[in-house]
Amino acid sequence: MNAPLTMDRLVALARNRGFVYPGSDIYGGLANAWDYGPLGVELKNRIKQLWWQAFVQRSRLNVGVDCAILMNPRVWEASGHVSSFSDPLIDCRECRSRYRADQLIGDWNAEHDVVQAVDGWPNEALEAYIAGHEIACPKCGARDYTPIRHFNMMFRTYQGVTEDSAAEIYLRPETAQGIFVNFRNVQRSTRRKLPFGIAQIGKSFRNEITPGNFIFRTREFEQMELEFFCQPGTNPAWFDYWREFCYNFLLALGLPARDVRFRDHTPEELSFYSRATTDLEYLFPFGWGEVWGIADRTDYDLGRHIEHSRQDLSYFDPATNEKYIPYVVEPSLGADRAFLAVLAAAYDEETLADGETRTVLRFRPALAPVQIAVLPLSAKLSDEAAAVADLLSHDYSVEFDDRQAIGRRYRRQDEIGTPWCVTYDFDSREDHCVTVRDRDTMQQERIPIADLVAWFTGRFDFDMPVPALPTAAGAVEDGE
RNA sequence: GCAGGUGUAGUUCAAUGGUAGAACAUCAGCCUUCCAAGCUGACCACGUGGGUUCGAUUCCCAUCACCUGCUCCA
Repeated sequence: MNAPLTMDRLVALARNRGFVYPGSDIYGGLANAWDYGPLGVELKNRIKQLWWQAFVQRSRLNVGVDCAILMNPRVWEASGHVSSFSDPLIDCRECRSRYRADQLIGDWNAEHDVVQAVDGWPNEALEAYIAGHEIACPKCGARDYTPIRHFNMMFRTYQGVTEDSAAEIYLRPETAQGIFVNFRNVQRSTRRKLPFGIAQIGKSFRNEITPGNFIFRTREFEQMELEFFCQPGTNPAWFDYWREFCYNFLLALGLPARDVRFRDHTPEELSFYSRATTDLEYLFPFGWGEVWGIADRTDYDLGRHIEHSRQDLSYFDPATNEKYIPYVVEPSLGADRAFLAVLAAAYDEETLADGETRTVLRFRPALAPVQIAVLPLSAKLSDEAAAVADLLSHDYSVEFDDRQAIGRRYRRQDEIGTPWCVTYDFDSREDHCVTVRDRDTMQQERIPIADLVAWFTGRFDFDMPVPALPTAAGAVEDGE
């Protein structure tokens, strides 16, 4: 192997080849905003399609929705985002360090063996506590703080023409709530019995204090979420099921098993609503980072919406004649993070026999933005080669390129991860065959043009092992 | 938001108080015809705004943007 991949090189390749550009580029950019280019949108779309295929089309358990980004602000009160999706920030006037007030107190308490939870305290109480206990700045020792300011991570905007608080609404910070508020609609209109899931792909917005690492953490991002509703008590079995399902999906995307790991949240770091959470992490060039969060949310979300909307969102189970609030298992994946992981995993710099290095993106064929490149050996063969490209472009995304030397064109295709190059040469006129070059081995195979379509059939398929359905506790209804 | 750093072709780097040069890349032509070949040519840059100066890409100030770190990450 060569030197480890750095983010710099990955970003450079992404820009250079048209996967991802800096947002608002000609105006000097906008921090941490990125635009997907021609190849990037293909790759991202394929990831999303494969996810949809695995979680919705091929699954008898799940259905899909596509909900509005703008929602009634009461949704975010119910979900807890208005009150707890914000942090009480406090600055030391002396050394200008910034802290979360509750953490500052928590650390001080731990150090002085004081047991005192301050979660949910109002600002005044936090400020009073800090002042009363003479908690000093851990960095410089000063006790001169600014007042607490709240930083809510939801983007705010106004609906309608007046900018008063009555018209203030939020851009959704997660796609999940659109699913929860539609639980009853979907359950009724599709006549679903539990267990079943509702999937959604869509943009979410969070005003992160510290975005960074290319497209890993941005303020606008795309989520692929499943909310899986099940009978209370069956949730641990379903949690395990989706855990394994998601892991299999990541490996099927081409992430090597050695670079993927589970990380269970410790009790302290668990969100207040969650019984258990596991992250699936990938070893990015900058270190391990969360790609997928799988959370057992119990009945928290539906319960909150029942409380706030005063609508009955409980489920009547005809099998047991019981009425209950479904429990929810939520596997939630970042599309942009999946994209970054796939790109990083595919990136390879290979040293050839002649000492030259070759940059190759070793995408799984099902993910490759360009599936087949058709290249005439010489520009004199362009017309005949173009006919071959037309033949294939009916079924595949094909790039035709007749410029410059053939070797250079192969390398260009390697660098964007095209799995196969079809080359029309001077013999092709006589024998009506072309060569098919394999991206990874660089080996060529001579194939009759008439057999080309058949030769490619099945080579772009996507397969992943699906775990056995949980059988415990009557978890699965068969024969849907 | 704070601290530090950086701004010159698409990229990586030069030089200079008298408005910039190369390599690679890109494009075109010739040649070649299976793995980034060669030759010729073309295109393309001093982030923005002030100040000092006869003259600023160069010095000063401001601003903007980006990078790194910290706080944060449902």
